[in-house]
Amino acid sequence: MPELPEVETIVNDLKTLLIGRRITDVAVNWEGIIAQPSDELSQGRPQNRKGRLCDSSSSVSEFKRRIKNQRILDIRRRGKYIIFDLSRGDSLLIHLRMAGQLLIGPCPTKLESYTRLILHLDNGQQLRFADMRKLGRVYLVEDAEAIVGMLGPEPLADDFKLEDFARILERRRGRIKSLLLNQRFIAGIGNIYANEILFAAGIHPLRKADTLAPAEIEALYHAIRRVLRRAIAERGTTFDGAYLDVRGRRGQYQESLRVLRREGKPCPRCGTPIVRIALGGRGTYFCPRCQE
DNA sequence: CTAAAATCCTGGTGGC
DNA sequence: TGCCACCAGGATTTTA
Repeated sequence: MPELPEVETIVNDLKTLLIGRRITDVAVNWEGIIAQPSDELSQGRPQNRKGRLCDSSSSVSEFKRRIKNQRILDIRRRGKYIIFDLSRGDSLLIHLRMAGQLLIGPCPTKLESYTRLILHLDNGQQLRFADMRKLGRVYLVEDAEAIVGMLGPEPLADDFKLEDFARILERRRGRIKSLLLNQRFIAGIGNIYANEILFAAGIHPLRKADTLAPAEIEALYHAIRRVLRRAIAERGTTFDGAYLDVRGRRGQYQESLRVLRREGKPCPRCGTPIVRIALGGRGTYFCPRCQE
């Protein structure tokens, strides 16, 4: 499941491969991959997805028309979004969600039928967006901030200091794990790294944010940065082949996981069996002795 | 305000 | 062997 470290790895690879390339053509194999302007950002108005059938074809042709012949000026990451800045000043954003994969080069046969979007490039290469579960989306917008503007701070930014973390934590009273998963609170952390970060910090996932002592806030801040940096160095976490980089290679951080999907196995620090609970429908793993 | 459930999705798995 | 419930979880929206 691509989170910050996986998306960072993808973006770094794409940069060396695609910056300066011109998009010569677009193939949309499944129209739902293209986010409608009202899909996100809509303030409360319920959108029925079936209702888009009436105007989806025009949106798709509009999408193709706008993107064709644009050059890729830059590729960057914001939270879990991949942002392509294009030559006419607009941006293409890709969110992989649960199962999305970006691939350059030969397509593994397994992914062929799941390819939802193909960008053809002026050097003959293709960038393919495969997504078995159809949860991923692409956005073509005048200003990327329209999509990523509501995200919380980047945890690895140089100017994201302990004081900044302590400040956004003020007056937050929810459970700390839910907060780490909230992209408006802090950007880029998903279920894998939320579990590992809380273990590294020695904090119980159900702790309320406003009960954290200053020393715990500091431990959490450093755990966030340490775990994410290490995971980037390991090129992300691959479970069941779910995440692969743009060349189809696996990450290595699964070897470093301490609690995730280790229910009943001994805590690597104290030997107590790891406990699994459900929090908001998500698997939540922790050591009942090391995390209080 | 927080929190849980529903929604979108499909492949894999375990029970019967 | 087949059928079914359920799990995996990112993000948003709805409901309590």
